[in-house]
Amino acid sequence: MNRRWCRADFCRPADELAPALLGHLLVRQLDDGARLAGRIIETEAYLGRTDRAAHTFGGRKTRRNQSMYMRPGTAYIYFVYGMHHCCNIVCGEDSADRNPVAVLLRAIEPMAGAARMLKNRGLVSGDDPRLIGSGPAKLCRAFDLDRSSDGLDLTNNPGLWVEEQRMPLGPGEKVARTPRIGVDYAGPWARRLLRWVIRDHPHRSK
DNA sequence: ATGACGATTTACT
DNA sequence: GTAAATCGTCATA
Repeated sequence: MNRRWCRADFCRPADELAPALLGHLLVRQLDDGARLAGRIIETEAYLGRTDRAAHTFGGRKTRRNQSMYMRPGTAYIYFVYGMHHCCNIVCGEDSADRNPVAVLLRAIEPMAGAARMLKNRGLVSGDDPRLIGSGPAKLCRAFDLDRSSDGLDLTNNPGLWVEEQRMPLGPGEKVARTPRIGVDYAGPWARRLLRWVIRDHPHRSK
């Protein structure tokens, strides 16, 4: 088994962690024994107080986003559009008055437990596996992540963590950088290049 | 107490 | 390409 990411791995700026996560493994151990794993294909950085697209813009601290103010390595999982969840990893400085920043996980490629992920997604064997994790809400459903997992410490819990990969990017795999998705309301911040994706990967979001 | 809206997905024309 | 689904959250009052 490969190394589990620790606190220090998450203690860096969001626009540094987001590309660094690509190719590494998000692992989920369910209560019933099922083990799920997905290779991280696509991420976005949310830069905190100054970032108009971030839930913590202007230093807002609400019931929903309180996990953003917890230690680097905390999962920030929120409910949106009345039916979907999205999963972030809190990062940045490990201090009391830290800027509340995080990385949104936008796509994974199933690497273990694909059959179970299909089931979690309401799909059936034979459906295109690219439907499993090619979007932030899709991957949450595949991994059975909802608000009950909000605030989890990824460095110290039995159900969810990031696993180091020796060669996160294969030969020939390139990283592309683009504006973030679905934040058109954020003015100039919507145009910042804060989304990273393994170029042309079949499991990227659409 | 109220109303507008969303870091999306899916189905449909 | 467009639109519906669907409800917790947040700002305002």
